[in-house]
Amino acid sequence: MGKRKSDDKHSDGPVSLKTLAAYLNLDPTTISVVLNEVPGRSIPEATRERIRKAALKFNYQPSFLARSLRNRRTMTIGILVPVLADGYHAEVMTGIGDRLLEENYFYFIAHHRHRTDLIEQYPRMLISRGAEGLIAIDTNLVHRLPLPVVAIAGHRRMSGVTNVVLDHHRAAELSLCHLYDLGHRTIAFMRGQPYSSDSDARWQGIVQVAQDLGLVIKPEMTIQLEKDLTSPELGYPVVKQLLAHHRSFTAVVSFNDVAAIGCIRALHDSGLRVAEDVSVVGFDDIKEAAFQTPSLTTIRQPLHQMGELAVQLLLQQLRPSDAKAPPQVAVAPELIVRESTGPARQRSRKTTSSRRPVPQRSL
Amino acid sequence: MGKRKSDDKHSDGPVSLKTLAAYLNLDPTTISVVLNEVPGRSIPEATRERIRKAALKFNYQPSFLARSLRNRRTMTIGILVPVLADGYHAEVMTGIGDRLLEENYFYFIAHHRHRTDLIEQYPRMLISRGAEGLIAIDTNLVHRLPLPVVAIAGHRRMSGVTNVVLDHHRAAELSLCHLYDLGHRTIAFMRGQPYSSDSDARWQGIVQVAQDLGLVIKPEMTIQLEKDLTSPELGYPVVKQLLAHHRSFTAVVSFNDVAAIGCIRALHDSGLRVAEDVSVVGFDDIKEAAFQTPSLTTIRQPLHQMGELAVQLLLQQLRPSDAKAPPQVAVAPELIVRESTGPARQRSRKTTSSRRPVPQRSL
DNA sequence: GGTATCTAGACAAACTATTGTCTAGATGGG
DNA sequence: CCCATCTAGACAATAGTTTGTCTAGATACC
Repeated sequence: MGKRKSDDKHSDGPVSLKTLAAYLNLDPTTISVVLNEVPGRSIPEATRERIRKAALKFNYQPSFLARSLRNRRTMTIGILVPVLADGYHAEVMTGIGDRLLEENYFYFIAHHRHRTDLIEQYPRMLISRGAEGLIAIDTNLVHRLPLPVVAIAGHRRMSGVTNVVLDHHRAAELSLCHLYDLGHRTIAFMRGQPYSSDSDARWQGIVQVAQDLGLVIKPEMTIQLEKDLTSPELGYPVVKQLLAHHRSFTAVVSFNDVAAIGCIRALHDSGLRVAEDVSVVGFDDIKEAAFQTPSLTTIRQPLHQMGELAVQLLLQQLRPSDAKAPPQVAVAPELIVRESTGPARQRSRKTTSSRRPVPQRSL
Repeated sequence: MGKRKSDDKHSDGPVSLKTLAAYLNLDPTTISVVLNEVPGRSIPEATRERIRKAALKFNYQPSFLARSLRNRRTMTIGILVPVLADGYHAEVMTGIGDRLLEENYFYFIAHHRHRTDLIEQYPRMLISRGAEGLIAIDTNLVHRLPLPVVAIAGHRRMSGVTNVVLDHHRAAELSLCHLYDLGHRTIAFMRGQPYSSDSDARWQGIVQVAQDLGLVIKPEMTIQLEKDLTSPELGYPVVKQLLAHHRSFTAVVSFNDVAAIGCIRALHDSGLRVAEDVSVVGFDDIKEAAFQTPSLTTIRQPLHQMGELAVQLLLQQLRPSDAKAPPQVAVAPELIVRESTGPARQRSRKTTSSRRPVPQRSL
């Protein structure tokens, strides 16, 4: 199409404004002004057209580096996450990524594996790389950071940090009332790992709702997760061990779906039928939950939506707006009933049909 | 500790070389030279110490932007991936991320959802952002790119691109010989989605090995996956539909573990017992495979290792080295036998014990 | 015709860090 | 004492872009 032979090959790397300027016999300024459509500059349409044509022809792409340096805008945010390969985190990241790319932002991801030194180091690295804001997923930030931060599943209140959290009290209501209504009175519980940022809030929710319902949480039937695993192995040995000592419970409230899958396997391997003998409730509703055998009754977190929400909250702070970021935004959980829960065995049917106490915040 | 009152608060954002220079009454050059330990410059140790102290005190972090602009090194690579929330991709990304952070590189991730416009657009965006190299996971690149690329599960040979692939012939041998030895002769197969870059190679492996073993691949028992899903839903309806018409097969070779999980669920819902009635072999060995009920017999891909390998190959190209990048590097699959496979029902036992034909490349 | 206004751009500075070159003063040798 | 060398840094240029200011020439007005 072009008139020159060397049209296709500009093998000397990407063209700069300067190159283009030399070619057009214009000042780089003029070109920048035209391509960015800066208002209030008088450049005749003929020249504008000439510039646009040349830019297209040479496939001119402004250097993000130079532009960012000059404008102090990088259109980049940093994401802090414990691990990449995990249903929960991946789903949240997808929400974040979808929304971010939509808004012409890019992101750096750093995964810290719960190592405190990395949790401290990575934010600094992300910042020095030009991140304008940070989204921390399931990560307990220690220091106050000099830029806007949104923490998903963050519970510590810090100035400049917006926490996106699930309503854990409501979540506990949903799972415990479901079990209560099915007649379960002796229930085993799982507490999340100490470093998992939802662990405490989720446990508090359970403790409160259990009390409201008159359910007793027995310490010997409470499993404290410790291992840093994203596979069902997380829940397998601990439930196996629990079963070695106690068999009187009729239901297990698992910390998350992954652990619930391991739990189900452990029950199965111990000769117990899930749902018939022991009901299992998960948490998160990861993709796999619906296709387990038996499929998992669980508390759904709107993970994708939480990711999107985090982006929205962060960008809102990045834009020169008057609205201050709220310290916390809560999203609602949802009970998904599937096959892993059923009526409690052994205990009298009467209990089942008895009206349950009304929790403080009604169902 | 410090002598000044304003020690802790340098609220005016990160300090630049210039600020530091003003504070020290030195030229920025001198500071840069000292902090980077540029050889061949005569700066007395006393001054050097003074500079290092001040840098520490003000927590000076060189601007990556400015540095990258000047040095034409960004220490950043771009990752192209179809989706974030998927066991296979996440595991590979973890391998990549681990290795990259170890090497002081950061990465941009862009997920394209198999949309061809994005597959074309994202590489450009990543490049203009300063990515020095690209790793494409399960992504069919169309154009030749002006920078080093490593494609994981890439099969098209392109100059400048190194493909990291699984030995799919070997993989087919492992799964088919396993089934053959268990007496399976009538087997249903699943072909991956056309856009999944491993689909063809994996299918070719199966076709060849089946032929060597004298197994017939019946078109009516071949499922062609179409849907773009990362959940077991991928394998559920298609197997359900297959079962509506044919029930004579004794085994299913699934395209991947996720589809296998859906397949198992479909068999279960159709009243068939997995392993006893129908054996199922998966592919990938994602984290969940071991904890399904029944646990999944599958072909393990060394996903984490493939990610690490990709980084290694890419960085090798980035470093000014003499070694040219190979066009392809193959990694070995591994058969993991679990509960989802068992001896074939109905057909004569005799077949089972009969010696199977030796495939071209021996087991 | 002379002054005011407008047009079409050029010019310089800034963002931050790095590299190559240069100089003022100090030291050393003969 | 004078020239050569060395020391300790400064200075300028560069990377690629954007923004604010300025000017030469053209046009308009009275």
